[in-house]
Amino acid sequence: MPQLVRASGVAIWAQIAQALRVEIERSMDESDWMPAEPELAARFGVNRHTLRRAVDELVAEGLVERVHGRGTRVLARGLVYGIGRDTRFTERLAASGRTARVTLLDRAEIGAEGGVARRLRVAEGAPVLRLRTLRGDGDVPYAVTLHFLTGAAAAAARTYEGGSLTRHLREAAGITLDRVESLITTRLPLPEDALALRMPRTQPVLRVKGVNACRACGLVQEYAISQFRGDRIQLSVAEPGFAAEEPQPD
Amino acid sequence: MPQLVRASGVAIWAQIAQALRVEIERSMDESDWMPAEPELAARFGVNRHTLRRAVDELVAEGLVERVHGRGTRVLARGLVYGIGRDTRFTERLAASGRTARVTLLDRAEIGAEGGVARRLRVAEGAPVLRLRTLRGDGDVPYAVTLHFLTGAAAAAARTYEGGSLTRHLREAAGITLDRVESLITTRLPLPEDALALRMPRTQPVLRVKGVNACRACGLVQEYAISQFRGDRIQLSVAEPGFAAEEPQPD
DNA sequence: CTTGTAGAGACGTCTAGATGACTTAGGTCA
DNA sequence: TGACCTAAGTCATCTAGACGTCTCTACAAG
Repeated sequence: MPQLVRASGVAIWAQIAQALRVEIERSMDESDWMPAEPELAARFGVNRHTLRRAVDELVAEGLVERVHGRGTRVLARGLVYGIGRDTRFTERLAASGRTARVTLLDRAEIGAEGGVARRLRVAEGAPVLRLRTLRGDGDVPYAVTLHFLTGAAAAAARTYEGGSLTRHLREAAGITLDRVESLITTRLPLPEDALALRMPRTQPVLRVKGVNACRACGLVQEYAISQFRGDRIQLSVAEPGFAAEEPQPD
Repeated sequence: MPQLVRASGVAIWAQIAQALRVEIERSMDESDWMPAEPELAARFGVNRHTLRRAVDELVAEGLVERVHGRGTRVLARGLVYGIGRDTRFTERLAASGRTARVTLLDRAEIGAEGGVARRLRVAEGAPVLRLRTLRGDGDVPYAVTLHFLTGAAAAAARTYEGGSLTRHLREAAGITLDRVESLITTRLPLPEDALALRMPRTQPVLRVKGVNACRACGLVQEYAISQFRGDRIQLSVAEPGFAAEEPQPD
């Protein structure tokens, strides 16, 4: 264990945070539980408040996650999410050997407004199906998405209950959607989205607004607003012929 | 002042944070100084630690900024959306020439390491030219970029002094670079980047890692890491035939 | 007029202790 | 067997106090 140096210009908590980073990197795996706070405080010879200040830092960095009543867990590192014509999140993730999971959080019939109406090319107030889904790798959530659907895609999505939305639309109605445009921004998450993603509200999300059109008819039938955990996802925009990369730390 | 309710399921610090948000919104302006921590703690009848926990929240939201030895200051609001009209990738804006301004901050000859070497397809330690540039619309900075160049592009960039890098490479050496892949992440900015962008360190930046290859020869000759102000920039990824949108608030 | 220093005021860090809330495991009881 | 309950373990919050570091101002010294 590195020696802590007081009055060195570097706060004790910062030194502890660095020591913990190294330790996690060297000898811990995803979803491992860290030692309890009192134990770590004793090991470093500091007050529990000081130790918590160090762990606060790791939480803010997205390296670990606190779970009330259970402990502090090491989080998985990022993965690359490609943006291109095909937007089959579930199938792509499954192909990379991970266990993609899509959960339907909410379904509602609403009237299209503003940006939704404009992007779907429908009138203000026109009926639109809204789905809210949570996407994750096993138990680790990566993204929450609001889907706004119209036309045949909306009709087909009424029987959607979870899993791959792409597959459901294809099997239920023979519809294939292609990504037409993506707008990417970043921001700090809304409380409800931070909760669903089980992430700190201080860590930014990537916000991707995607317009998807039916391949056969060319009509825009889905507008999706996804919030990706910025610390776990890299979006990849690749030209054909160049493979998307593996996640990299820098 | 709102009454604080203990044991209500909402932490005291959260209630104080909300009270401060309202107060800032109603009666404070940009760059106003907040009352000092001991004074606020006394006003709310809580310990200074609890008060600080509340202010931590506002700092994380980018609403205020602490200055050691001076106080806590209210930050500018309001220019979050709809600032940049053209939000395509940097070279497109620079190529359009309009109000885009590119300033050369730094130039250095370095040895390629890790991700830089891998993406440029050169050996570890191979000589690479590194440029650091600041891009802005008039006086308003919106991105800071690290360029890593090799081959003919590096040779041509040795005489670059500012302005459009794309144009310089074309006019000095007849080189045209095409974007091959972009990796997009988000994070909180490094202190040096926040300084250059004149933004708070609590607001996220969009980090775009771009691999650019020479159109004529197909060789990768530039790797660029750009940090865009997340609150001023939307990235657009569009299929041919669909025009990029104007920035939208939702 | 310039320089230097002391002090006040502000945020930053650390310690110490107490209590509350949540989760899990294991035992009790029907 | 199954439901319930209790206890232990863990993170969350709050209080109290002390000292460090940084910035600015005022005033004294040169």
